[in-house]
Amino acid sequence: MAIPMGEERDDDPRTYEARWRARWQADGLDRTDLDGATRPYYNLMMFPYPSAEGLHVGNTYAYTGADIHGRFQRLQGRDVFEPIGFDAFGIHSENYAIQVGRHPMELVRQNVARFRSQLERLGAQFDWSRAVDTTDPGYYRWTQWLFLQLWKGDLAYRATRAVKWCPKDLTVLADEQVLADGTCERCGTVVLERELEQWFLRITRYAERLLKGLDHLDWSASTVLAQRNWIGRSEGAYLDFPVDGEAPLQVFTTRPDTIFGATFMVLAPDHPRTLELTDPACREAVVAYIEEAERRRIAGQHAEEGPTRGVRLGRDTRHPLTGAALPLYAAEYVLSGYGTGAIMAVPGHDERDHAFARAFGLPIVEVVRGAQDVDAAAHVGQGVLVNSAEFTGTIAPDPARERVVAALEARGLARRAVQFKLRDWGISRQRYWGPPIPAVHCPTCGAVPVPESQLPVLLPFVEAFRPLGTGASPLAAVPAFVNTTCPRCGEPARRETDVSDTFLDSSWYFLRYPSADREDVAFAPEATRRWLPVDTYIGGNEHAVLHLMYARFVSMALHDLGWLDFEEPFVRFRAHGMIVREGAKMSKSRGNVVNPDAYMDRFGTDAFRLYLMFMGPFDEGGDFRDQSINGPSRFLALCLRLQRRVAAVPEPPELARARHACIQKVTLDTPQLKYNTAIAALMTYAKVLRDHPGPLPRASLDTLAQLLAPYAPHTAEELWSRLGGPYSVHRQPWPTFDPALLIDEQATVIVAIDGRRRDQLEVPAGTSAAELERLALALPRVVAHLAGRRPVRVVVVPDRQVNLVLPGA
RNA sequence: GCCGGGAUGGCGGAACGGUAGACGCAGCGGUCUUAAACACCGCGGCUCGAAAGAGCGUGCGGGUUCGAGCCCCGCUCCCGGCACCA
Repeated sequence: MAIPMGEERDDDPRTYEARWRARWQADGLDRTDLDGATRPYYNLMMFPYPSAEGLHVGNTYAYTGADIHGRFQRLQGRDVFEPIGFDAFGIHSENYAIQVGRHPMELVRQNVARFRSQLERLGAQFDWSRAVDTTDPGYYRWTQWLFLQLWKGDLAYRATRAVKWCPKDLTVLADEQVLADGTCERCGTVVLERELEQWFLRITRYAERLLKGLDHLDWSASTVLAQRNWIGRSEGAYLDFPVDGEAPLQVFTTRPDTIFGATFMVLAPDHPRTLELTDPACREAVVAYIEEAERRRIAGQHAEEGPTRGVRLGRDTRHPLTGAALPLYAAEYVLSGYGTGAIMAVPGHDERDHAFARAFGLPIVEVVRGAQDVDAAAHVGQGVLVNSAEFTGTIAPDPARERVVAALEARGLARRAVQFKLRDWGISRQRYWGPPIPAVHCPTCGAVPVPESQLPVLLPFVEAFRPLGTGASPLAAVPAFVNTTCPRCGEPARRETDVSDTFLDSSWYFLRYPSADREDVAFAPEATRRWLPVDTYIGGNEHAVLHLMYARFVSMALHDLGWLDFEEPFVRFRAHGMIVREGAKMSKSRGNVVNPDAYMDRFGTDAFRLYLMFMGPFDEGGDFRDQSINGPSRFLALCLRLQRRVAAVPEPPELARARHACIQKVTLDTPQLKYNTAIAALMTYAKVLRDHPGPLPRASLDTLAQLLAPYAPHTAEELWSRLGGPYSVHRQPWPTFDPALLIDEQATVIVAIDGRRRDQLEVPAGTSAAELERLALALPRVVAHLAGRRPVRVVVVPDRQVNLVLPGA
């Protein structure tokens, strides 16, 4: 871009944008009076993880869209609180620090500083006075406090469990951090399983409430659905299958109606009773299979060839209703962690059981009659029960499910149950870069909480912060940290050396913002009452089952523990779309990553903001094309040029009309996050002004500046100031529109024959149907097309269309 | 495999069941300029036609309707998420 010369110089956005930002900052324009707010509106966006690469264009996109929302709410008269912070703990920073050979403490300081200057440049109305940094001891002492409250409420516990282990990051991962292909979401390595003693948070206790709560939230549908699926509620029953000479085998099923189709039973290889239920003659083969399955499980391989691997135990259970012998198997497709770890196999009506029955030559019995031949494939859909004794003829699954359970229940063979896929949240990380979990292990007292008065448990500065790979955190190698005394008995004890998951840091940060200045509490009751729950939360859907689930869980737990008077932290959540570049996902390896700074250097912040929002609907994302930014850039220049044509003239009706139409469109589209069409309306309006001959009334431009304010805050301020408006445009009441002015006087009525457009009529609005029909039939082109035929029917849509329907059409 | 979302000009995208392609990008022609940039004017779905005009057009195949990009049924492909969860 050439440096504009002479008079044009003032229109260079880079000059006035920096000037206005400095002024806003000096005036504290974006700071919120948290105590005095009468119409509080908490506008939250997901705080960034300050990577070494700098602000990603995805961040810019999310923050710009969220900021437009916040600015619009403020212009509507709300006292908007729009905080920002840094989610700076975690494996990602730590790995990067290892890679470049520097210490994360030093690196994070530097990254945060860079992020802050990049964020400031976005022109968002962030209230920096309440910024938080999760790595600040003044923050994480409260993360530790949160953990202690959960522990006190019996929501934190220690257990040895097979957990996901990333062999590259040398740490445990939460289930949510393992991708669908079994790889680590951070580094892409295939994740293994490992038995370790871990801290868990009892999120499963909230499964039902987490699910129920979704019904009343104003959230993006896709996010609600993702949470529902993740929680994975299934209704069914525990059924007891008798075993001769042993305790009965309990299974969980969601399809008790198919019980007459059960032809064999399957246990998870690591089910506690697998060996007990093995016939001595088969023991050797079963032991070998269990070991083999265990090896595969640890190696993270299981999904490849379907449910075809397993072994016969050589013993049977009895069918509880028919008394038939059902052979027992152990197979990997049955998971020990779900239900009871054992199933009744119904090959006719379950795909996995079907595959297994085929592989092992087991009988397949049809009990639900449908279109599907069960010998060829399982019929899992609806049908009528057959071969099912007194239940034959009932519609399955419902109401058959209910009748069978009731009958079994009456005989003491069934118990109704609900199962969830959701598992407890493992938060232990055998790493350095996180808040130490505030616990002490005492040989006599066991795990003891660190007293709240001793918080924070400071993360010591250690040079050797690399993971050890032993299953213990690097902190375990720091005697000064490890050796302590038991807070309960005073005897020598060891400090917990694992740090907590970074998602614990972010599970409560929105509670901290309004109280960020308080050193004595995590969140102050008055500020919390005034500002929470969050009015609108905007962020990426990649956190649908991670952060958003954890934050809901923590809020519910804090509610039950008496710390909060609400359960749901985010009243409204909107997932924004993703930006791709020229059709492809941006990635470093593709080399197509957009650097926001470069565009802002060249075109200014406002043009960049406007372009990002103009690319497409905010919730759908968009496709970044380098040249397309020219449009918004030209548009902003035009807005400033138009100001020079302002004179003391009355507003002509056609300009008033255009102005009110624009107010309407922007006012209605903006709160729905339909930013792209709002911007289009602004452009249309600017073109009307441009094409208007002669001087422009000030009202025309005043409105333009005001409507532009949420979208292009600097340019709007510059324009407003040149128009002589009182500082600041961001403190003006939002313009209103007069619907009376928007009523059309003329109407263009399409004349169609059999739905095909043939001509059009220009008529006064409100012309009667009869008159429209008469006019239409008189049009020469219509007469020509009709060629003497008479329409059998005439459909008139007032002010829009006349459709002449010919016979035989 | 299951669950979402989507498919519209060269490109990004607009369209209460009622003029498909708003707005913008890129392109072409022109005005201004010594020249360029900026700005401004004009053109632009496809086919046939000199034109007037006609026909065809919103992934594919059906349907509902006076009228379908939009509603219904059946597919294809793309994007995202979940996945031996009984």
